[in-house]
Amino acid sequence: MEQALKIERAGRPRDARLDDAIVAATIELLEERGYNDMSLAAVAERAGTSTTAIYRRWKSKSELVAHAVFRTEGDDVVAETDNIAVDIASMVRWAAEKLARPAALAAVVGILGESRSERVARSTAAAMASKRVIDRLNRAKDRGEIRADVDTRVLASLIAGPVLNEVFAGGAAHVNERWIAELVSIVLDGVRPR
Amino acid sequence: MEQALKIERAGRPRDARLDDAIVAATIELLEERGYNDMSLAAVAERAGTSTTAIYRRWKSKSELVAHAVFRTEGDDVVAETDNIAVDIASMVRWAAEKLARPAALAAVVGILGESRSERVARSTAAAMASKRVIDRLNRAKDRGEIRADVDTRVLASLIAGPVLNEVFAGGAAHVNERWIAELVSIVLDGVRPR
Amino acid sequence: MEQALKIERAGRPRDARLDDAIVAATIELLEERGYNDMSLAAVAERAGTSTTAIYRRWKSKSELVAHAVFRTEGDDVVAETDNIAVDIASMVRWAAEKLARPAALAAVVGILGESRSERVARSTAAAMASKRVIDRLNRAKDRGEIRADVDTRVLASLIAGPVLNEVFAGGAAHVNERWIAELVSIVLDGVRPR
Amino acid sequence: MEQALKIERAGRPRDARLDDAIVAATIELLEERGYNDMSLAAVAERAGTSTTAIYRRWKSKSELVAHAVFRTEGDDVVAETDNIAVDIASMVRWAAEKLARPAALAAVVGILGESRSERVARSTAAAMASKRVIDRLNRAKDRGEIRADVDTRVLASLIAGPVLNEVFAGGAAHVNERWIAELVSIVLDGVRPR
DNA sequence: GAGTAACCGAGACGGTACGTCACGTCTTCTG
DNA sequence: CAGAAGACGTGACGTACCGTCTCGGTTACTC
Repeated sequence: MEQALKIERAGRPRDARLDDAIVAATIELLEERGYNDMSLAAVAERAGTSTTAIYRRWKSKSELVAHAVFRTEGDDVVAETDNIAVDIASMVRWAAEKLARPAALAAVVGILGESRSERVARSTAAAMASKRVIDRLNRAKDRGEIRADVDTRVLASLIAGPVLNEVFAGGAAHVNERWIAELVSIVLDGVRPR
Repeated sequence: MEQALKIERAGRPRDARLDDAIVAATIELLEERGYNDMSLAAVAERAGTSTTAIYRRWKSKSELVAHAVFRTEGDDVVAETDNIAVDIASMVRWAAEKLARPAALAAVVGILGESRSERVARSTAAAMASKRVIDRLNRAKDRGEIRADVDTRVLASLIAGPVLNEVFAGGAAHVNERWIAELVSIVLDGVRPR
Repeated sequence: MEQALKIERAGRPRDARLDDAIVAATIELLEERGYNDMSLAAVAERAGTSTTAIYRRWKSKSELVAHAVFRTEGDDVVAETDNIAVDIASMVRWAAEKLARPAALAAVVGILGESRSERVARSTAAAMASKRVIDRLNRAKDRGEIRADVDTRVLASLIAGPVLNEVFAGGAAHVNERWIAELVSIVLDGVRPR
Repeated sequence: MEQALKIERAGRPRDARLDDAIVAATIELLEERGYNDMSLAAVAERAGTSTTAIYRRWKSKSELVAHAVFRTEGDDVVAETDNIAVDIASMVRWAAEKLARPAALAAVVGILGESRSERVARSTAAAMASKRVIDRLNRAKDRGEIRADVDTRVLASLIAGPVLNEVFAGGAAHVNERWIAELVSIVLDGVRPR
């Protein structure tokens, strides 16, 4: 659909390589310097382009960062199996991969540092991701893999929450397979039918 | 110790009311505008003072914010009982009270936005808080209230983590007693001896 | 000569109406906003065309402005009579008509704002116009209408100069027939044979 | 009067040497590069200061330039004698000194390039200077040195106008004593009583 | 009547300057 | 010595314009 519109677009087309170069430079600099010390001028220089080209694509620094770090919207389709243990583990793993990078932390700083109204708009994305997780948990509940009296909203916050906690405490390093296994084990024991 | 020095300090003493006015203005503006859009000039104006007075007390904006939001360092002595269910609930409640305010979110932005070295220094505070939680959980494990094979570090992240998750998703509003009770119930089921 | 080349030019011919529309829009915007605040994008929009079409015709903004305001190069053939009083009056009148428009002032800004080398190139046009004036004055001197010891270069600057002065002082409004007559009267009294 | 107010001013006083350094750098760069190619960043660098310090003193680039080039408001008190020939010559000389510098031309570009409303405000300064000239001419007329039927407004434009003309034609070089003498001679012949 | 060359519009591109803002430091006067 | 006022340098932000370019599409002359 958007594709159809693009075909009819007039004017010089955007240089697609610039998009990639800008995003790559953004992530690099985010990891090297952190959010506040990353200037768009530096991003432009490293990407071999100009700040103008950046502002043509994103409205602000925080929007660029949010897109660069969390843009991969299609890849969150973690395989859904019939085994809730496997599913929860893979969701935790997915959250860990998303968040346990220095750039992710920097991106959160950018998003949360915005004025309230913009922030609310952006956080709907997080809300939607959360909704998908809850839906899946509900289906597992329907299948009887999860106890009927469990509030799946609370359960959902037990999946991403611990990862967030480690990231903010500065110890994302030890979020490894063992850590994930231990987490999943506790959570499953807490929700599986008795 | 610092108290002792203050007694013998020469010259005009600091106006103690300014401390409170500055902290109050900081929290207000943090909630109204977010971290980035809160300027120290605005804080000074609302507090009826000048930026000079602020910088005499705190080294930087992020330090002021960190102090204003998390300064209450003594009050975290949550009563320790013999009942781990009660203890975990009160720890979750404590985390929720600490974090489920708009200003807390803004403070995190300020701390995480700092350059890496400063951030590390400050996060030791969080680490220490975390250590106290883990110690308590270990004592409960020793008493047999928690299964012997549970990693208390992971368990600790199940206490503050979910709260963090709700805060960042923007929905700190529904972190109420029912939510906390549900959370504690799941976690306890997951860690209590079989 | 250029005309001859045009006849043999292949491809789609230029839309002659665009030339006029661009020039008209340029003058309008020059008068409304001044040189610096007139953007070529605005000119293009008002002329119902694009900046591309403008740059196909003129090399730069200042060149467009110079052409739009002073392009009428053929019309300066002020009738030369045997009466220097009439001639000087008509030259002053011509200068006034050329310069006493808001757009003329803006055009001067454009030309003088150019870097030195470009400016020199363009000012030869002014020099040539000046030369024609001086030649005419010299002929009047030869005929005895002007005192033999008058430096016609200085006299020439007494014709356009006062008009320029009024324009820059912002009071081009009162450069009317009475003003011109008074000016010519003084100058003639100063140069006619005693 | 303004002096009195200054005495009561609180805060760190402005560094007066910066004013001079900025003005000097402005004039230098104006002569080297012209108005458009002179950036405030370059001015700041050469003056050993920052653009912020410049904007604290002047509202815009054109205002800085206008002040730097034409600020010397007190020095225009050309000695008034009883001899109108001497006075006119000295006024022409004064105009020539003011205008026949590369920086003056650049300053005119800046002032005239502004949007109309700002320009009008500034040109009142020129109008006032003009008024002083006319007043003096009127006094000479009262003394009988100038013919009673001469319009002194037109006469005034015969003093600065020719200088302007030479400057814009690019030939300010030959505005020397001989040129001035010749100009004054013609003008005087045109206005002195018969 | 098919080719071709130059036009047209839209709009992206690099570059550069502008003017604003905040931070954290400093300098001065006043209490 | 604290406080208020306000200057200072640094450095980023986001906007605007210039002049160039690339694209799809159009129009006229030429073969």
